[in-house]
This record gives sequence, structure tokens and C-alpha cells, in this order.
Amino acid sequence: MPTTLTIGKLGQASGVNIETIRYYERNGLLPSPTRSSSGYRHYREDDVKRLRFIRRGRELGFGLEEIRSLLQLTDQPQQPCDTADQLVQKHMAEVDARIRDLQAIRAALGQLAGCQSQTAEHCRLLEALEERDCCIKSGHVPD
Amino acid sequence: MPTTLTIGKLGQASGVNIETIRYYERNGLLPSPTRSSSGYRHYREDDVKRLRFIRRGRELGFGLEEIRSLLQLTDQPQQPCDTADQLVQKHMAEVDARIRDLQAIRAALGQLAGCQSQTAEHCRLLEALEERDCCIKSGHVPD
DNA sequence: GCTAAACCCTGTAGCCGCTACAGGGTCAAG
DNA sequence: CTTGACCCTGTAGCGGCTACAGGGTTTAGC
Ligand SMILES: [Zn+2]
Ligand SMILES: [Zn+2]
Ligand SMILES: [Zn+2]
Ligand SMILES: [Zn+2]
Repeated sequence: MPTTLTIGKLGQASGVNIETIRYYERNGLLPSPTRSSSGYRHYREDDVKRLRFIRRGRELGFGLEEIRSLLQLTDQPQQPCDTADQLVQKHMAEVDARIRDLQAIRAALGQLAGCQSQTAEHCRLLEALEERDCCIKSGHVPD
Repeated sequence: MPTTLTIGKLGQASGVNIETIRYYERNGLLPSPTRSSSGYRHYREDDVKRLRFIRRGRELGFGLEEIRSLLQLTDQPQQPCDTADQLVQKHMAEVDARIRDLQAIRAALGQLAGCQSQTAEHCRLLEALEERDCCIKSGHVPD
């Protein structure tokens, strides 16, 4: 049982791509690990936890800056957590807004699906995008 | 009533940002317009329509490549429109998937909102991201 | 001991769809 | 004739990765 991990093992253990791990290091989300004499990175178990933290944050849709401030908070357990809670609220509102936008898009697409025309001339989608008042408004029905 | 438009007027008429118009031209979505002797772009009414087409496509969430192929189709009214219809189906499935993902995120966030703890140590969000079995699993209730 | 595969390193560039400059030239109103 | 609004090109940045190229290192098998 090794006490340190190479970047490949860390990737496996955390479920994060190797290139992404290096990217996080460059961006200061993951501390620079110790290096072997030949320059290989060597990680500790803590780094697995930290990476998994980041990954779950990403899965919830948080941005890297938000995750950065959450990570900072975990290092100071006695600090008040209202910034974290505000982050949840703000993010939840954004998610709600995106869902609403997508549902509007989805509804519009539903109107355009199931085109009966065979040709572009009276295609539902194209008429809608061109704002042509043909089949939809004038009641023309394609063969 | 001018027969040609400068890029600024085109932007106003179409609701598309000037920089975006030039970007579309670079990417071949909008044909290169004629130029005045001093190099200014001069657009025709058709270009307004084309830009509005692109804008509505974007509002429905289509990518520029998809819009490019739809634009091609509008120039050939006798062509079959099945590629357009398949595009709608495919895109609608993507939107549905995206909505489902966001709803899962939204539900997870709902569980994490309304944290009662005052400190980071027992913050709902942080415990969840750290996968710590504290308040949630062990039933510990913060003050 | 040697070779081949599997791993690691740095640095750079690409993805999408814009947006924002910097550093110039041009045109119209007063 | 100046001022300000417009226009031009070219380049770089956003977020969050991902994919090389072109090297060096370690490890397993023979
Ligand atoms: Zn029609
Ligand atoms: Zn159709
Ligand atoms: Zn707790
Ligand atoms: Zn909290």
C-alpha cells in the first residue's frame, strides 16, 4: 500500500482526468504536490478527497471560482458558512432560470417537430425560422 | 430610404451585435458584403433576413453548424427537408436530456438549501461535498 | 542487460460563440 | 475644421477542459 500516488493513480481514485488535474493545479484549485527527483508529481490521500470535492461541486454545476471559495471554507471549520449558503441559493436560482429557458425552447421545438412536408419549401422549421406566414398562418397544407 | 445598410444599421435591424456579425462573416454564415471605396461594409435587406434567421436559430439553441446547414436548405426549396426534421428531433432530445440533468441538480441543491448551521463545520453543503457522514447520516443536529 | 510499453513531463493550441480591446481610418453635423 | 460617431483589422480573452507534440522515466518480461 503506497503512501503516495502518481497522477495516473490519483486520476483513477478521484475520477478526474489527468489533464484536468494539471489544469486545476495551474489554476490553484489543487496545491502543487511534491515531486520525485525526476519531476513526477506525488500526491497524498488528502488530494483524492480534495479532487472528489471539486468533482462533486462540478457535478452540481458550480463554477471553479465558487468551488475555490467553498474549499477555502472547509479549511476553516469555525468560520460562518453563510457564503456557502448564499452560493447555494444563487446557484439554485440560476439553475431554475436555465430550466425555464430550456423548457421554453423545448415547447417551441415541439411545435416544429413532426413536419409533414417533403420539401424545404413548406418545412415547418424553415418557415418558422424565416418567419414566413405560409403553412402556419395562412393555413396552407403541404401534400 | 437607403437601399444599403452599414454594419451598425444591420445590427440594429437584426438585433445582432456588430462584432457577432463580423464573426459570422469570418465563419462563412453570412456572405461577405460589398464594400465602399473606403472599405466599409454595405448590406442589403436580404442580409437582415439571414441574420434574423440565424438569431432565431440560436434562440432555439441550435449550433452554428446546424444553422449553416439549415441556411443551405432555404436556398434550395425543392430539396427534401428530412435533414431539417432530423435536426429538430436530435436537438429536442438533447434539450430534454439537458433539462433532466438540470432537474436532478436542482433537486440535489434543494436538499442542501436552508442550512441551519452557523459554522462551516456542520454546513449542509460542505458536508455533502466532502461526503462526510455527519449531520445527514449520523443525525447530528447543529445548534 | 535490453527493449518495449506504459507512464510521466512541459508547453501550446483548439473547442464554442461570442466579446472586448488596441490602434488606426472615415464620415457628417455644426 | 473640429468633434464625435462610426467603421476597419487583428488579436486575445472568457470557462472548463481536452488533445496533441516532443520529449524523459519507469517497469515488466525475456
Ligand atoms: Zn408552407
Ligand atoms: Zn420539414
Ligand atoms: Zn454535521
Ligand atoms: Zn451552511
